[in-house]
Amino acid sequence: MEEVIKRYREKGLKITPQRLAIIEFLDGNKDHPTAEEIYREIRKKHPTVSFATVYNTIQALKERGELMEVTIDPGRKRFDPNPVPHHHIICTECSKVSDVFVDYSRTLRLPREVEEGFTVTGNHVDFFGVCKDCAESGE
Amino acid sequence: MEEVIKRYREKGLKITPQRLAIIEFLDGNKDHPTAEEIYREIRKKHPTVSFATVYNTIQALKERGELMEVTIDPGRKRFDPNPVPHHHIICTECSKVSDVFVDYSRTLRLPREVEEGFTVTGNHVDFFGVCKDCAESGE
DNA sequence: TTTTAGTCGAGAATCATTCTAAGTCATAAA
DNA sequence: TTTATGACTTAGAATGATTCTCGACTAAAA
Repeated sequence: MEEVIKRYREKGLKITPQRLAIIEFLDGNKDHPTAEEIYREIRKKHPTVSFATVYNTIQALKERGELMEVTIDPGRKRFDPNPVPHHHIICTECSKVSDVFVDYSRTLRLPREVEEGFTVTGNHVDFFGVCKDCAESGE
Repeated sequence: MEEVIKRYREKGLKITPQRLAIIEFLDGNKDHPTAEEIYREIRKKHPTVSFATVYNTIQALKERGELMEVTIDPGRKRFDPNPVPHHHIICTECSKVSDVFVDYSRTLRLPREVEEGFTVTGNHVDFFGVCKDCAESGE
């Protein structure tokens, strides 16, 4: 964890106890939490923390490439601390999101008319499906 | 247009002048408008229309599979009246969204551990890039 | 034409997110 | 170690998108 702190300091981020708690919570987190979920977690250690701090820290981490905004959930933002480009599969029953680590850049060919109108820089795939838990409980 | 009305009636949707204006505006629309953009357009013909009506109609159309919610724009919902499954390419400069009509279902293979945990039902690809207009004006 | 269930409109309510202002603190420099 | 400063924190207000409420209205079936 020490080196994590060092890494953030080098990026010009002041390490406060609140931020440290947020960073620790996010480190390795695969749950794609919302701002409120982060807030609720941090409150356990820092009961006076405010939403502004959570959003400020999210913003700071995003700017430094340490956090991605995931626009899967309509109506609220979710966050993913994994800096490696990857895709998602979402359960249409329970909305659980899992990661898919495959590079489809070469696979995803675009029609010529699109290639001509855009300089393509990236892609992101959302898969939809039903997870094992929901398939079992759903009958 | 008559048959469009008939189609909606058969789906149990009462056709009011406001709804008709919304349906006409959306029919063939490729601009992925927001609720507010729809509202502003409908106001031209029906100056007393309210947001509630726009949102109610959007909801009714979504339930009948005539309108898709596009979760590309963080912070607001966009809508796409094209019922044919397709993908999107988004300009990272001006946020313009264009359609990509390619079926990648066979192309997008998933790792076995994901296949084992989910019953996959669909996919959606977002491409990112810079459109011609922005590339030219941006230098 | 009558009936009635569904729709409309105005504004209030809600929810997520951003902003504000004043006090506080992490950090670099002395 | 102390100090100065700019960045950070907090509570609460503000904003923006969306949803809800409810009395009045009307499309469409009988």
